[in-house]
Amino acid sequence: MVVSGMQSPNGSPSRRQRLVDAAHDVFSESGYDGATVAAITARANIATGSFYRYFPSKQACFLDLLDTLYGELMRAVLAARAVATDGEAKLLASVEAAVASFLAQGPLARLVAGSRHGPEPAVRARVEAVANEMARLLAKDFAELTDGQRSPTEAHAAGQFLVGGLEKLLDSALTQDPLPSPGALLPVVRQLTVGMVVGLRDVR
Amino acid sequence: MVVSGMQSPNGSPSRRQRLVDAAHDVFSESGYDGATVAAITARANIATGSFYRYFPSKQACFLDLLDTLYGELMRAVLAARAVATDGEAKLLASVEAAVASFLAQGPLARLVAGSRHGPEPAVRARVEAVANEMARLLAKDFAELTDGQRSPTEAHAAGQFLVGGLEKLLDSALTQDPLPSPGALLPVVRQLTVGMVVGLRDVR
Amino acid sequence: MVVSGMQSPNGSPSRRQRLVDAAHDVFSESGYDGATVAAITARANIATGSFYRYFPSKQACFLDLLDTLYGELMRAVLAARAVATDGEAKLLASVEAAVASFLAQGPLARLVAGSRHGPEPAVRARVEAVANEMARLLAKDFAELTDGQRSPTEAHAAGQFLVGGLEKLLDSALTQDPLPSPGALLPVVRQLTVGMVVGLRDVR
Amino acid sequence: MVVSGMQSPNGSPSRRQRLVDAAHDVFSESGYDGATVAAITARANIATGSFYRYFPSKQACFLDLLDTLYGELMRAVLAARAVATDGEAKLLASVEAAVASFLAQGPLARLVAGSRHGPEPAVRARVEAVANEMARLLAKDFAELTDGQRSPTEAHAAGQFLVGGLEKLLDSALTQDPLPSPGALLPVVRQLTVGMVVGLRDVR
DNA sequence: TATGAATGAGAATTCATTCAT
DNA sequence: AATGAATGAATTCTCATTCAT
Repeated sequence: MVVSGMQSPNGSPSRRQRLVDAAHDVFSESGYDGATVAAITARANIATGSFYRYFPSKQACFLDLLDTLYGELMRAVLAARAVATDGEAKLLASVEAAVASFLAQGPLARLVAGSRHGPEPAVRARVEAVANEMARLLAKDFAELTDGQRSPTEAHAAGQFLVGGLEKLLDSALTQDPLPSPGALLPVVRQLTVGMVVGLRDVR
Repeated sequence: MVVSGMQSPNGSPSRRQRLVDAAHDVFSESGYDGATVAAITARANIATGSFYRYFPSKQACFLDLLDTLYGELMRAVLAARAVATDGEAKLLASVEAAVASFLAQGPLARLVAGSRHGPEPAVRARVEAVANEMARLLAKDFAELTDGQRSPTEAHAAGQFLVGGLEKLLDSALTQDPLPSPGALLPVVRQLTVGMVVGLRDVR
Repeated sequence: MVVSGMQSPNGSPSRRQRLVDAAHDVFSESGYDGATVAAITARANIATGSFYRYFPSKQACFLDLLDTLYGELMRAVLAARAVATDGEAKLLASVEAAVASFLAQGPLARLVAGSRHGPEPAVRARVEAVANEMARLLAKDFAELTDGQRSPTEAHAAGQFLVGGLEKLLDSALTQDPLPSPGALLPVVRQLTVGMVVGLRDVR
Repeated sequence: MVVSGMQSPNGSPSRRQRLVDAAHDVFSESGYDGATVAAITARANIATGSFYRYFPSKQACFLDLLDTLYGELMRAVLAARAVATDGEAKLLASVEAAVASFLAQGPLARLVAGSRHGPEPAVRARVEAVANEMARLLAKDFAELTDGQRSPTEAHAAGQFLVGGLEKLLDSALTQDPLPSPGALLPVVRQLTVGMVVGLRDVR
């Protein structure tokens, strides 16, 4: 279980935090639909009804979760990009930061991937937004590092492709127990990213 | 709506085909859980109960759909690979065939991706199997074309990465209306694939 | 399977008869509710819809069955009683005829017993009527053979008791495979019946 | 309606008890299949879903009911038998206790008898077990009181016969409104039981 | 007349959400 | 504020009955 965020003065996680952590776990394990409010509150050792003191609905809880995780992801990525100078460095920095953040956050990838096609339009929209934002960032880098030799469409596709590939890799990695360390995953990811860069630069 | 397969002599699609098409659409739009049998039958203009003359359960219907689509995909991929000589050619042939098959089949990617995290283990297992099979194939190609210079882990990761990237690209493409033609998508895909190849061969 | 009643000129049972036999079997095995029209027609090798050419409804079919079987039972019982002179003889004759008829007819007892509490009032009423008619007959015998020393209430109770005991015995017997012959069952039944008679005559 | 068991402090029956009573009534009136959860909850003035807070399924509810009633029956019977010395006394004590317990419990007999042929094997099995256990007890008494002069088969048949007769008598009695008092039923029952005893002892 | 696919009303069960305590 | 029992709408699946061929 992921325990993070605010705590009560006495050091035990606050009720809200317990709920958030439990929701993260349950959503990750069961997907948006499979997750029940009862399962979440049970995992958090909290009464069912108390869920609604913290979140107006199951959907809102999920969206909250998503926003938090997404926020941390973006913060990490933007921080990493800040010290990079050219497109390729920014790209690599982004990817590495994203992977590290994912692994640190827990099953975000599964959560994200697994909810893209759920029944609730609001959920779908938000999930897509997360991935799109990241893809847009990466597309910018691709455009920059190929020096405009690739059409915007191609750059955009490359961004999406990279996001999709990472999601898959992370989804698969997050299934394993114990979680692979960033150290195990990063070289491969870097490799593949650089590969894409080289390919886009040199081919044709 | 996808209309394909057998038709009544009079040219209108058979009841079963209407059901299959409707199921395809509804599952793609709403995901496995969001799709209701009622929605499927309504879309097919068929009574609720009739669904069960054609499929023993909602799950079986979905699995059927998956198997059909997956079957066509694999058939196309394997046929394309048959005429390729080296690893790179096989890789490109596979990817191109997959893209063409996806686009021809309709929203398979969404269907597949969107069901990987549903609550039903049987569904999850089958969906994973589809993606894994494809990833395994591509990993073999990566291993071959890098002449063993990459560890099996790296080759496997590359296979997964490629599958993930394609899924994402196709997922996004299949959202657009009208559907992009294979001609519009293929060059980018080829580009990205070759990029990965070059990167894996030359880098480090 | 019980095959009885009218046949086609060529010797094979008529469609209707096949249906009746199948209904008898299926109702006996599964009870009124558990029996489905589909199961009956499948067993009779007849199309579902054809059921309704012979019976207006599942309920009517069941009632028909009941009436037929009940008719044969009563015919046998009344015939046996006709040659008996006093109450005790009539009682024994009735009981013996009923047992023989039951065993000859197949699972009537189960059918009757098993439908007394089904959801359909019409069915319940008819089933009760069958048992009540028999109980009434036997009550008359009890009254006669005790020479009026037992109140009508007692005689009636004795009739019911005897019917209930027989039903149970037969229900249990009809569960066995192969069916016990009347020869195996009759002595016990006679014994118990005579016991009741002696008891009612002599006690107190 | 049967109202028994625990009550809220304020004197109105607890929700659970209302449900149990309603289930008892509805099952008795409509049989296992005819009874719907909706009917039960409606009778108990409780929402449909609340049923499942108390019972995991309709079947479990029925089985619970059966076990409770059967438990009380056996308790009463065994208590009555404990003070009896010979076979005949035990037989009579059992029968009297059973009748009293039935009448006190409400429509158990109907419930039991009416479910012997439903489509659910688990239900059938449990119902048979109840009647068989009682029959076995009585068969032992018959064997004892005839001093081994009757074969085990005959004793067993006598036990079944007695159970069947009682079921019928009680079924019929429980249909009447108002319920006959034990005082009205017991003499007849005793009479019939003693009759069976005398018959089995003296005849042939 | 026979067929069996089609129909649709209902049944059991689940679960997000509410609310009395 | 916290609790967890209660609610009832929604969902999957069954099956008696109808009807086009």
